[in-house]
Amino acid sequence: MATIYEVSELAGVSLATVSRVINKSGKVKAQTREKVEAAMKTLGYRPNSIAQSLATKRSNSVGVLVPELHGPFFGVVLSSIEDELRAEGKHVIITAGHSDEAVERNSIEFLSSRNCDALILHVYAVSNEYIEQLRESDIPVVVIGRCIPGMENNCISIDDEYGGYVATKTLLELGHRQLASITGPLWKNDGKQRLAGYRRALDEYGLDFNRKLLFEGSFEEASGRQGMRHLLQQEIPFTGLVCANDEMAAGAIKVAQQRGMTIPDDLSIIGFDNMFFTTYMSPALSTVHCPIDEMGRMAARCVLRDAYGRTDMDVQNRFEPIVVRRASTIGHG
Amino acid sequence: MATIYEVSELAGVSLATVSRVINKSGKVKAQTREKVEAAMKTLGYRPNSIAQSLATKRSNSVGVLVPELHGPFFGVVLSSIEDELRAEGKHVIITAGHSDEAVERNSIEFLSSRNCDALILHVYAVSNEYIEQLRESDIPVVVIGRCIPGMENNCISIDDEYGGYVATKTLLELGHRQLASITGPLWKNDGKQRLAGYRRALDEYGLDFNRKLLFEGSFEEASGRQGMRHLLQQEIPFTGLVCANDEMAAGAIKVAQQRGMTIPDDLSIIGFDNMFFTTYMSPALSTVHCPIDEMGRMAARCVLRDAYGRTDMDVQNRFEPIVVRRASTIGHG
DNA sequence: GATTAGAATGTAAGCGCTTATTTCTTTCTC
DNA sequence: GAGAAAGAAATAAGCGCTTACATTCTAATC
Repeated sequence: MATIYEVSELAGVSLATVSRVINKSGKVKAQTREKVEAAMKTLGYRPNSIAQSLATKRSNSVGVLVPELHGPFFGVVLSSIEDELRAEGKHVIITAGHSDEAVERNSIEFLSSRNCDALILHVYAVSNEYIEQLRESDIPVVVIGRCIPGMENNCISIDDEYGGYVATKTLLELGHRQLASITGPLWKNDGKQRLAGYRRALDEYGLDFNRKLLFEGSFEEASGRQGMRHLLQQEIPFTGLVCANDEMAAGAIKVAQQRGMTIPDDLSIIGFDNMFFTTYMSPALSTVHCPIDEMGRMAARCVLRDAYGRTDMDVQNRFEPIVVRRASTIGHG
Repeated sequence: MATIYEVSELAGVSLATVSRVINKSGKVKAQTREKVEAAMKTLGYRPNSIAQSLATKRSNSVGVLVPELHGPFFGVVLSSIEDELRAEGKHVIITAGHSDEAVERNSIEFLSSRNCDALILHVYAVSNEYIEQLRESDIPVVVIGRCIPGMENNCISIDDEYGGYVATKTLLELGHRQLASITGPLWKNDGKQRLAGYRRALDEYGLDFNRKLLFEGSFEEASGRQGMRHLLQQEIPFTGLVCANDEMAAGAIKVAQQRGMTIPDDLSIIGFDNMFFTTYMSPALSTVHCPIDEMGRMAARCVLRDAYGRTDMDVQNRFEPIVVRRASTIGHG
């Protein structure tokens, strides 16, 4: 690979001039610029981004940490992040945190030692304090899926409590009065919030919260199946089921159908997230839409603003979930 | 951030010695090593990977180009790639090619200018020649999902023709004789090959290939729906449908069910890929399993071998798809 | 105790670029 | 056409690290 030095020699100018034409910084006569460009072309020159980074102290890379790379969720946030950042010539380094504190910390370490200009974190296990500390250290951080007090402008989140609330309310408005729920892990913030919303809606309708009709799942499909089995075993009738995400709803439906139940006639089910596959299901799943692609995009803009001085970026930090009614829910009574 | 210089000063040794303890290269007395480590600790020193890269001409980053970041497919290959590479301290830079030649080339350019030590490419539009040329240029390349003659050792692929063949044969063995197919885009290699397998199976059973019972889809769910509508419109009876991927199968099932058909009683359907959501469907989709996580892992190992001299890596280049029978297929006649 | 091989450490020259500073050219004014 | 001001290009000092080579220690040998 040719270096800037060879280019300068061939063009008969100094290093500095070549650098100026590369970066379009400073004044350079049209005539010399052409000479330089010609030289670059004949040499097939491309700037060495590592050397640029060392000299400018900017790596033009942003580190992204998500819980998992596979799975339907994170692909879409990554997708919009990459999209937005790539358009500005930045690149994306990805890592997975697996919702485990040690792994999450390790990943963050890894990304910082890679000289990322900024970090986009979607983490579960690591504490707010750790993140605040990280931020104070030096590097711009934006957090997805969590709203840290005092860092509101660097957090992109959705109102999970409200989501749980409207999901539940949807069933209540359809006339259901006996509800069950399969929640996410209650140590995870979103799991907890969605449940809080569920309970608020019940309260609002003056309904008792029956702990027996609650199952704490893991956000995975298998736990949806397990949850459904558990709920049916209680032998307490219920006509509506609120699941804290779509995968668990899929699992729950599977089990219900295996037991000979018809959805939605025997049981109305609503999920959460509005993953792409919800429309592939039979019946198509009613759910709560989360604009995760938009959230990814906003995270990217946050970075552009905080790490690359793009003050013109306007970013929306808080999102509101909305119900999407499909075939898995039906009126009752 | 402290530099190596400050460490050397605090420890009272030279730069070179510090560098030696960082890289565990060369001899250094236990006693001095401890001094240096202590100094690093009190300064919170972490090597600047950019500077290291510049000096060693290794960025320890590998570029990955996939068609899309969202969608169920590429998440899982990325996941295993990241996993494997991360364990070796390498990081992964991702880009999307969107199955468009210009975008794919642009992404490759982007990644090379980022000084990636190697490239993992899952591309559709770019030609074999382009890739060969790239490879000759300098940088190790591994290709996923395509087998380029002369580059077999750097390609990780699956036998799509065979996959199409066994999928079709599965229906034939179940007694179906009137088959239809929704293919992938025929300009894409996998789309073409899967169709070839379909035709071979028909041949083997002495069945005519009826062009009217073929619909060229796009691998997207919508085109599965569209395909199903098209096929039904032909008013030629068929009892089995082979879809070139699971998403289109999902779309096809949706339409069939909307038209009042029962799957599998009225129509047996088989998909391709064995994406996670196929078990969420009702009925669960029969399909052809592709070990894409394994393929990702192998691609990573290829890189470790070719770019980082890990000669101990054994990699499997070619994979064989296998049929997974679930509820969407049933015997006929 | 002089000699010497080997181990341990230090010196300094890069890696390929940016950029503040300096030097050289133009251009313009009167 | 002299002199000032502005514009263009060159010089050189880093950025933080690695590593070939040189130097100095250490300890073993006679």
